[in-house]
Amino acid sequence: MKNKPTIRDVAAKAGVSIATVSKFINSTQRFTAPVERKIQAAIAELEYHSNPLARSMITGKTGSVGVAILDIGNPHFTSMVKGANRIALEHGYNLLFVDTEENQAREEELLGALSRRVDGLIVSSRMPEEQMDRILALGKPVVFSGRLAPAGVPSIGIDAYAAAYMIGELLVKQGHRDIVYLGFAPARPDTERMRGLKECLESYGRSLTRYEVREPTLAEGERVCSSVVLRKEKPDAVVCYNDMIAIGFMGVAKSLGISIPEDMSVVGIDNIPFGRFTSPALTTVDIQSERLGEEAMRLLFRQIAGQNPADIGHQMLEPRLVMRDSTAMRAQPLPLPAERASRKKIP
Amino acid sequence: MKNKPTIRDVAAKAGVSIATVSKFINSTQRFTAPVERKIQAAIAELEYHSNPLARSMITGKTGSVGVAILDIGNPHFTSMVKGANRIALEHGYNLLFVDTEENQAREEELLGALSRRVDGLIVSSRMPEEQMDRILALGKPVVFSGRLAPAGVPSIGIDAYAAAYMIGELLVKQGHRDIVYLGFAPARPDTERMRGLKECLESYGRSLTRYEVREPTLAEGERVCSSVVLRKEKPDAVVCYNDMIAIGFMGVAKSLGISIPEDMSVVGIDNIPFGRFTSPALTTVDIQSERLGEEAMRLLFRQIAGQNPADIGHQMLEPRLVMRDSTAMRAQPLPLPAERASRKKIP
DNA sequence: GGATGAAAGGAAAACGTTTTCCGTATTTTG
DNA sequence: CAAAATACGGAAAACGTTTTCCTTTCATCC
Repeated sequence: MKNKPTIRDVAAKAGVSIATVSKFINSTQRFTAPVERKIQAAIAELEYHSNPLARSMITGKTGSVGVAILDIGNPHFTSMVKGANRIALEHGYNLLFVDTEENQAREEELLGALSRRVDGLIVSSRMPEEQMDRILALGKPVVFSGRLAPAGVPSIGIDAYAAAYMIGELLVKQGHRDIVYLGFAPARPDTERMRGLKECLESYGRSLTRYEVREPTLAEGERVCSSVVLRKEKPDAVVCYNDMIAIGFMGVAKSLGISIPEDMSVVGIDNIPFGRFTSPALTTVDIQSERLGEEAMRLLFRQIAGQNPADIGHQMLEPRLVMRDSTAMRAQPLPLPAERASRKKIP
Repeated sequence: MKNKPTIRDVAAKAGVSIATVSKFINSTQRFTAPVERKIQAAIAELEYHSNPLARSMITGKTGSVGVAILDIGNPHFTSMVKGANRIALEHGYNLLFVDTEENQAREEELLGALSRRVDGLIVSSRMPEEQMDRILALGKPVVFSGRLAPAGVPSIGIDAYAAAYMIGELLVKQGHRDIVYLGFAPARPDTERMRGLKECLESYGRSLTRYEVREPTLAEGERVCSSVVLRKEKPDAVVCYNDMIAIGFMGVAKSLGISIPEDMSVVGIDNIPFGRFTSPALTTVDIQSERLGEEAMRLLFRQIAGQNPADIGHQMLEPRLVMRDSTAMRAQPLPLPAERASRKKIP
């Protein structure tokens, strides 16, 4: 009784061949009523469940998909996984999960091992082009999420440029002049976000200074805060690479006696659920994290179903500004162009 | 070139038998230098990686472990998964992930399917005793997390009674008299938390009223807030089943003109990272979520390594009070016993 | 009512490994 | 130096399925 019943046991008990049982289970052939009844009875009595590993061996399908993310502790990725999981479930697939913990070296090894256990992969992590190629060489369907993939490889992302641009426009409209961007260069969307912000602000003649964060986390937002706040010319507004940084930043800014948004506006990106509950509530840009996971998974299943990856291409989700209370109008009138010219600018 | 190389290809290229290659890979036998060199060369040239499914078939080990949780959107579970993932990785195992999304019906089906793909399971979800038995009947090592398991089955949890009791003591010490507990009955630890709080408060003659929440989420904390705040006698303090509820609660309390902690103290349980960044910062009880995942996984691997489940038993993590700013001393002196007797109490 | 075709069920190969058992070559031992 | 022990390498079975042919049975058609 200890050992799991096999298809052989079922066949014996039902008095048919294992081929018959297999075909019955997969309903790949019709059978006479008595045969069906006997098989069904045997299956029920033995509580037989087919061994998915053995099936995988022959069919080449595993019934699992893998999702590789950077840090499940970041709510953006949490939401993404949640979305991906939902769609996977709908298709009857399991989710294998890789949290690379920002560990580049380990990641490739993990993905390599994983790739044999899954029918496809969603990769949502930083990695150099060449590593992407090696992932593709694994021969499994892949969707890159949160970044553009090489030509012919499906990918899905948010329009990071637009997201940053709309932040820029908000800040300009509110009269901010001296703006700091807390960037995180290793992250893929960082470049586009920086570019969107810069192009927007420059076109209005506003100043942009970049600070660098070592990780996109609460702790780093806290750490970097004092250097930003204590610099000679305190900025009007701080745009953060993501909400985590922004929330950390606001926390210590408050303790440094800075009042947000009166003294300084802060805006994040991601729209994580907790942004509504900080004080002040965080102005941010919604990047549809959960939907990102869903759509990535849909793209993956289209490939698994046989669609040519090259026909799928890149999909782009639209960001949406979420105005809350961490940004406010600057009371002071804009300075004259002459005065502005003397201000430090990024080239 | 399209097809993955098999051990047979390696054997052919190296001019040895497949048995030799297998033994070399698993280093289950020594070989002469030239043979080793040839095999290594062949493996390198073909970029051979052994097929884990085929291996699993014969060894009976899958190299994966499963974790079933209720809602990855809840940071407590996120941390738990993170801890579990780390230990799994250390053992060279993959994590298969089931988010039951509070869906009882689906859960058993999912776990049943999953159980054939993993070497063990961590189950951290509500489920009736009989369903636990069915999970155990799957014949895989199981660790129940966040709750007590049937005798002889390893489990790990936090001392929920103690956690609630220390909240009670804090509130008493701070002079709170009329206390509300926002409970979530379907959750396993709820009973113990309620009991700890009740016994503590009763022993000091304080009043406890229970409100019920429909889900342990931010949204439900928000929803329930008005009924609590607007009741005839506004409570001195609100204890929430978890931090999510507490944060949601504080959000709308503020908008209803309640000032926390001056008008009302609020305390949560879980110590999620964002509790530090609400305003006021949330007083809570740390239940070591990440460590919970780690220890659960360690318990699981002890079983996988062959240790008798009955020798492992139940492990209990100690909670720790985290004092922040959402609780404060009540200014008013305690009322006389005579007055207290007239106040509503839970029997 | 015999030829024709379809339908139902089975035998056996295949999937890619690990592992047991066995034979041979090499070393160690007395 | 012969005998015994050890080290090395291979043949084949096994894991639990699916799938590809076959064979047999049965209904259908003129």
